[in-house]
Amino acid sequence: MTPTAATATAAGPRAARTPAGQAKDKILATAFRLFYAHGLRAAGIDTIIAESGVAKATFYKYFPAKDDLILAYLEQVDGVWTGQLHAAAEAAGPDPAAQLVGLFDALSTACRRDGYRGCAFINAAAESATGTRVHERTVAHKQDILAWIRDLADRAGAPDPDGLARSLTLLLDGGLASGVLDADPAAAAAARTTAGQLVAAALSPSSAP
Amino acid sequence: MTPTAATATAAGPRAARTPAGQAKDKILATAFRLFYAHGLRAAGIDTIIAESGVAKATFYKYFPAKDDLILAYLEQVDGVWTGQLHAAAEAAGPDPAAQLVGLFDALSTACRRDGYRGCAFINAAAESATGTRVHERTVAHKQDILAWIRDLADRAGAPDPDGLARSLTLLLDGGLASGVLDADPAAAAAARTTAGQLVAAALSPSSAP
DNA sequence: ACGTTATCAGACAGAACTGTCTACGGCAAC
DNA sequence: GTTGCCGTAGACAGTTCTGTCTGATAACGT
Repeated sequence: MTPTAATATAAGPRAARTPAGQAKDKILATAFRLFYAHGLRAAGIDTIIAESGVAKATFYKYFPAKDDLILAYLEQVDGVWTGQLHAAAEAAGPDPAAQLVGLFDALSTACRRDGYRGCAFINAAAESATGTRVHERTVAHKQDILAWIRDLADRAGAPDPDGLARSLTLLLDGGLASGVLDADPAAAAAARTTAGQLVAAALSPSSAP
Repeated sequence: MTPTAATATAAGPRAARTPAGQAKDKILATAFRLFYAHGLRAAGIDTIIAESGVAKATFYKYFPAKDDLILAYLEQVDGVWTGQLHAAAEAAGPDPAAQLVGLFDALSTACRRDGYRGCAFINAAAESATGTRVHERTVAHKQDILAWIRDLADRAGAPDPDGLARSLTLLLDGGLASGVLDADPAAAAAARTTAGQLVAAALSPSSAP
C-alpha cells in the first residue's frame, strides 16, 4: 500500500498539467489545425490527442465521439470565415453594392495564408455522406452565406437579388473550391473582378427594361 | 502430399469466374462507383474487391496499391467528364462563343443524375495531401479544362481570353463544388445564365475602348 | 492432350483507428 | 486536513484497413 507500489509502471507523475477548463480549447485548436490540413478522416483521434497534450480520458470527456469534435470544428470554422467575410464587406464602406464586391477580398486574403487548402466546409462535405450531421452542417453554412449575400443584393437595389446572389456565391464557391488545388491569388483576384462586373451589370439601368 | 490434403478447408470450387482480361474492368467500374459515392478513404479495398466479385490476388495483380486504383479512377473520370463537356459545347453549334455557354449544359445534366455528388476531382483533392500523385493529377485536370476554355475564348475573339476563361472556370467550379452539398438544378441553370452574361459582356464592342 | 495463364478462395500479418477502463496525482473549497 | 473534481498516463479491446501468401481450379492456345 506504499505509494511506490510494485505494479506501477514507473508512474512518472510529472506532466505539464493543463489548467482546468482549458483542455477543451487546446483540443479544439489542434483539431482545427489537423482537420483542415489533412482532412477529417486522415486526422486521427490519437494524433489530435497527442498534439493537444491532453490525456485520452480528458478528450473523451469533452468529445464523446469523433463526430462531436468535427461538429465543433465546423462551428468554429463557420464563426471565423463568416467573420472574415463580414469584415471584408464592411471594409468596402457602407454601400451594399460595394460590399458585394468587397467581400471577395476575404478570398484573396485567405488564399494568401500559409497552409491554405480551400473551403473547410466543401472539403468536409466531400468526406461525409449525405444526410450525416457533418454534411447537414455544411449545407446550413452555405445557406447562411447565400442568405446574407442575397440580403446585400436586395439592399443594393438589384432587380433580381436572388439571381445576383446565386451568381456571386457560385463565384465565391468556385474560388474556394479551386483553393484546394492551388492557392492562386490570381484566381481570387479574378473572382473579385468578375463580381464587380456582375454587380455593375445587375444594377445598371439598362438591365431593367 | 495427396491432392486431397488434410488441411484444405472444404475447397468449394464454385465461383462465377470472371472471363480472362475482364477482371480489371470490373474492378475499375466498382471503384468508380464506390470512390465517387463514398470518397477515396471511405471506400475500402476489401469492399471494392467484394463488390467487384474478383479475388484479392487478382486485384493486387492489376493494382499493386490503392493509390494505383485511385489514379486509374481519376483517369477514367477525366475521360468521362471532359467528354461530356466537349459534347455539350459542340451541341451548341460551331460558334465558339455559343460553345462557351453551351458547355454549362453538361453541369445541368450532371447534377440531375442520380447519386450526383459534385466534382470527383475536387472531392479527391480534398482528401489528398498537396504534392501526392492524386493531388497533382487533379491539378492537371483543372489546368486542362482551363486551357480548353481559354482556347474557346480565344477563338471567340475575346479581347482578354485569359480573364474570360478564368471567370468561366470559377463559375464552373463553383457549380461543381456546390454539387457536393446539394444537387440543385437551379444552381446549374444560374451558372449557365451567368456564363451567358459574361461571354456577352466580354465580346460586346463597348468592352474594347 | 497438355501446359500456360488467369482467376478464385480465404487465411494471415501488421498496422492504425476508435473508444473504454483503471490507477494515480495535484488543486481548491470546505 | 479531508474530500471531490479535474487532470495525466497508458494499457487494453475490438474493429477495420492494406497488403501478402498459398493452393486449387477453370479457360485457352498449341
